[in-house]
Amino acid sequence: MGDKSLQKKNRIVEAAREVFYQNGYRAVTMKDIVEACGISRGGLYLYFANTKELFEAVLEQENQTVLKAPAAKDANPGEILLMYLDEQKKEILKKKGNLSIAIYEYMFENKLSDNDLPAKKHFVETVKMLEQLIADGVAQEWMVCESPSEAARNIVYTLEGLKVTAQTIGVSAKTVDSQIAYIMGTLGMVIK
Amino acid sequence: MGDKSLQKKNRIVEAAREVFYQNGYRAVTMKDIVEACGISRGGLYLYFANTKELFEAVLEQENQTVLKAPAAKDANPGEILLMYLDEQKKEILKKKGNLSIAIYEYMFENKLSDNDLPAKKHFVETVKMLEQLIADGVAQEWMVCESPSEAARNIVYTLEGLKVTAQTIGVSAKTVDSQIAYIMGTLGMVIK
Amino acid sequence: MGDKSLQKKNRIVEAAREVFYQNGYRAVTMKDIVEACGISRGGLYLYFANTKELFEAVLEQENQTVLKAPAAKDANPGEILLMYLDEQKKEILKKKGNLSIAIYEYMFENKLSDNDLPAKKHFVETVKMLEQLIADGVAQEWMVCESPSEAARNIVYTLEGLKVTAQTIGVSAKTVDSQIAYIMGTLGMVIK
Amino acid sequence: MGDKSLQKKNRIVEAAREVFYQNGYRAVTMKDIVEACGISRGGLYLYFANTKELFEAVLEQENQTVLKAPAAKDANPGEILLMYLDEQKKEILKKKGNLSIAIYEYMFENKLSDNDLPAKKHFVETVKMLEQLIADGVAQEWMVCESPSEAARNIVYTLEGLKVTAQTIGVSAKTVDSQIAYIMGTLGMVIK
DNA sequence: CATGAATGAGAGTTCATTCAT
DNA sequence: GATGAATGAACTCTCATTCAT
Repeated sequence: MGDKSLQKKNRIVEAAREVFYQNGYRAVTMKDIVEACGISRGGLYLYFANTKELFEAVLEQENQTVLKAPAAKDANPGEILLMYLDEQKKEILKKKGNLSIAIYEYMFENKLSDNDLPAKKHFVETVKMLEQLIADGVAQEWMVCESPSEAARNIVYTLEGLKVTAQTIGVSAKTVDSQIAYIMGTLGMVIK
Repeated sequence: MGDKSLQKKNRIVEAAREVFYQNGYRAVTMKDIVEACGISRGGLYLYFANTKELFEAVLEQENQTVLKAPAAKDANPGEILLMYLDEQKKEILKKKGNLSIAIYEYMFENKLSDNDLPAKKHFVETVKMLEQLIADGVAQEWMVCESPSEAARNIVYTLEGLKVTAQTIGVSAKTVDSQIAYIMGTLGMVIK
Repeated sequence: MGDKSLQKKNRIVEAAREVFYQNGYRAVTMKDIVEACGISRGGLYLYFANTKELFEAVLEQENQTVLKAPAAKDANPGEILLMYLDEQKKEILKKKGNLSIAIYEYMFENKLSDNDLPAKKHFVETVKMLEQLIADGVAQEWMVCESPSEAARNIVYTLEGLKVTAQTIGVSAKTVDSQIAYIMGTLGMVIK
Repeated sequence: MGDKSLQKKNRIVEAAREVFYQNGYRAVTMKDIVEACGISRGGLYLYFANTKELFEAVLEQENQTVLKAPAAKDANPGEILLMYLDEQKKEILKKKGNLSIAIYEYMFENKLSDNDLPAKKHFVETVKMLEQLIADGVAQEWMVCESPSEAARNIVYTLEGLKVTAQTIGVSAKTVDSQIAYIMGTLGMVIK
């Protein structure tokens, strides 16, 4: 695939992401995408055979941006955790809508077939990262936690819950802040 | 609507629930329901005009079963909380699939229009119930918690996260147990 | 068919007429009629098998009222003609809509099959009646007309044209009056 | 829309006209049209969204042919009028059926919504044209008429009546001829 | 007789997908 | 490669008609 082709593919994915943001996964049709990116009907099929492939391309692009672990060398684990949670806060409150529901729809639909879902990997990696962070925090006596593994999972589940709730019944910035403070509190830390 | 009519309606909702369980909300067509309950095409429309109405009927029936608050008079708040979480565990691990994703799809689709979503009420009531429980637990010195309100919300978000994760990348019974233990732990309680 | 049956049938026809007035012939469904007369679905079928039969019943009832020839014994032909035209004026301007379009739809649909349309008879009789009237008027020297037969037809066609126009692009009372005056004028009469 | 597209659209309208001729307006379904032009179900929707749009396209095409005013420079008003009436005679007697009933159905159905019906314009223009013709005829002493305006309207109503009657109970060529002669007679002219 | 639930045929409409240009 | 017209499968919804009660 040439450079120009790649550019075009990227433009399609860009437009598609918008559409998935607005409408979730299942409600999106190839027609929607075609209209959103001003490409020809047949043209789209040259690059993507169906909305599944398109959504996977969107997810891939997404992960490249999102997965950047919080890295500030001179920060202590507590500060890094807080930075991560603040990043997640933005994700949760994104006005345009985040992809949560769409991802759930996608995963629900492809539950049976794919066993090694990238989402699973993403989940596991996030848990591992947080667990390490908490373990470090405990070791350096910034945090108090008997089970860093469970605490890490709990954070991820809470964030998932927040994301989904934000997309459905809504969540205020204040609520997210309180939850972040609560999470920090359970780890024995206080936000100044 | 006569008694028999009501019975039929119930039978339809029963069949519809199965279909929503299997396929979520958005992917379900009236045709699916028709086939699932062995009724005629037109017959279904006699009772429900579209999948939205059908899904709402399913939710209503669901709420009647689910909303039964945990009530054991001689149990202390900690025990009641544990009972509630065990109930939720069953919900999370339901083999047939629970309605979480379907509900999210439904809410996502109807986000703008309905302001007084029953789901919102359900959310608020659950939080209130848990908050009361925790406040009682603290007052009776069974629990330790500085902010019962945030703790209650945190539980709800965690459970939401678990439900959704269960329906997508999967969650083991052990994981749920650990999370329950963790939650109890953050409230200063230990499961024997 | 008992007396009660007949009453019911009449009530149905009454309701049906309203429906045909509002919607013409072709757009009317059995369901419309059922809803309009608050009878049961099956009940309607006991009396009428389809909208055609219903419409014919309406027409029959209509003809009984409408066909009453203008009869005022001590009036001269010119006065009788004017009375007839005034009667037709009411028909043309009926606010609720008259049956013209419905009748055309009905006749158009049943053009091929029925050869001895009651409408044809009605048309012929009306022409005959007017022709006689004009012939009398000429004989008694109230009117001037070389061809009473053509004049009679012309009146009927004009009235048909007015009825149809009234139901589509609309016709004012003034226009109808002018046309009546014009018709009388062509017969050498002047409306005082 | 390309040239080819336009050609296809025209072919559809052509086929649709046949269908409307045969069946009127209300009885026609998109399926009928699809079958009549050997196009695919979805293909038709590429060009027309419903029978209303289709019918309007037919009318438009029709008007382009029909509206050609009778123009013979060296003819006197009486001759021109006669030419016009002869043209109308053809329209009235068209064996395939003319569109009268269909137009009435269409107008009846869209009575309330559209205020500036093209049909109204057509009506007004025709009246104006005839009125001018008669006024000229009177001025040049070919005709005798006290109220050209009413005479013009009368002609239009009579022709409408004839068209409709032709489509329902039927009208013979002789009848149309007689009516034309009668109309000319009322204007003081005699057909040789 | 009367009811109205139930059926199924058929109309309207949308889209994924193909293919000639 | 790129286009967009064309196809047909699939879905929604409405009604005429029947039939058990």
